[in-house]
Amino acid sequence: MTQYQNQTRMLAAVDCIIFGFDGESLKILLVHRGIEPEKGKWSLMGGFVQPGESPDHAAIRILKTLTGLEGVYLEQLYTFGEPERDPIERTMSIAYFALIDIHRYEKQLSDEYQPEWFPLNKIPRLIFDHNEMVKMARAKLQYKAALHPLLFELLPKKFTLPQLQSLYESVYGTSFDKRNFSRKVLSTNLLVKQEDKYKGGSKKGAYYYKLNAKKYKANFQAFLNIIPNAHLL
Amino acid sequence: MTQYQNQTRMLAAVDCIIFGFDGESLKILLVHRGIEPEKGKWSLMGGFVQPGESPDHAAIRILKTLTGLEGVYLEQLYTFGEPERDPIERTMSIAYFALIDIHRYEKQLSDEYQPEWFPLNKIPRLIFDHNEMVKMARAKLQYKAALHPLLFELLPKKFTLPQLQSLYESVYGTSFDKRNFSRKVLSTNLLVKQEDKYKGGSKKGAYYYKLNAKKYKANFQAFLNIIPNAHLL
DNA sequence: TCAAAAGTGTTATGAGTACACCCATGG
DNA sequence: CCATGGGTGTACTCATAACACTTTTGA
Repeated sequence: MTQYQNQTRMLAAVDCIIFGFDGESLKILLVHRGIEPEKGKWSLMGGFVQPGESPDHAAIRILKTLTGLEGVYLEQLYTFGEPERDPIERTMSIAYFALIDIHRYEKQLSDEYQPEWFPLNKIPRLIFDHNEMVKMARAKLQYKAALHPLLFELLPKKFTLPQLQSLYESVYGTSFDKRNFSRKVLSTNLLVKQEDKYKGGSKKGAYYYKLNAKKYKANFQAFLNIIPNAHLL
Repeated sequence: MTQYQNQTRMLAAVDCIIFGFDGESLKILLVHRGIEPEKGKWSLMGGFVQPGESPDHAAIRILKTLTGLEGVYLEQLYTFGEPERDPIERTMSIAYFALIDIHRYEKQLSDEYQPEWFPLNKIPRLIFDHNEMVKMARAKLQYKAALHPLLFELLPKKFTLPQLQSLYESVYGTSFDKRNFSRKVLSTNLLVKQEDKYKGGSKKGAYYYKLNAKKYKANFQAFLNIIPNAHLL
């Protein structure tokens, strides 16, 4: 026996919701779709899963193609499989979300797709069910970042507390008390204060911090409570 | 254009991790696989996604076939797509986990598969990557039940606080202080005390409770904190 | 009357939250 | 010297967690 009989084969695609933070707002990276149908319309970056390739590998490959980045945070989000979601042919899409340091992103790599960053409140109409994917990715990011130290993946290796707070405020669309915020963040002992300061944001300058990589990996599963009133989300 | 060219089509399956609680321990329902390869070996209940059917619908259909139950709690868990996971032919499996009231389960429906309930610490060797699926389902159940009022789905409509506590203790493999447990559970206002008692567990009898269905639906997203020290999980 | 499970209250500790002033510096 | 953003401490409230005795009733 070499095959299962009388079953339907279908395509498997991967689509990536790529988050970045530029210091102002949380953004996602969209591309112009390269193939028909809907060629040229705004779309998530995606591609078909290849023979011999797992969905995880496909997501890593696609991310590398578009951004030039490897080793970034990548997590399977959800599999979208409505029969008519792609009008051409039945296609399952396994959606992944990625968190990248936007400053490491290499625009020149991906001229083919004319990618652009869009703030989350200005996402255009996307093809197929991609808007739904974005919505779900955002909800999951909010959910997960309230419990785990996830958002560091969006920042450079050295960052300041005001930058970190501004990132959390972007993700949750509110503002936090900076005294409580810094106390909570520092109480995790995940951050190591550096000697030098970032002077771009103010005259006084703000101390840089780095992640304590060991504790970060060990404590990733630990529940945090950075977000006040997370139960009201 | 009616097809995408030069791409690999593959099979899409759904596998269900079905949890039940019999008052003693948390169990999952396994079947004897009905087709080659590995026919007769222990397996999760599953099947191929049919044309015109979404993965969600496939999961609902499969669950109905095996248990006779409809309207049960069902959630997409993860998509497993390693190229060699099924030796016969490339198959993506979209895993779902289900929570059912084990007493509503109708054994006679499913003689074909000779299903059996296995406690989680006695899961046999399963086909393909199904052991990994079970492990992930269990972790997700623990994770999610610490934050959301999920485990009620495993109990009958009327249940007692000792039953509920025993369920939580099974899921987390520890014991809780019953005073703190009942205070926390009741403080959610999700439970409505009934007039009658369940006399099976003791001479004194324990009051039945029912879920307040409205609040349950409205508050499902609300974070609970039933599990002491959930951050240490 | 006794064994076995159900039910209930208090206290101490720690976490969360609200809130306001001083500091450093470049212009 | 002053405007701007960075950095810090305190007090109150509430949730958590530890802990033990009384109640009920069938056998």
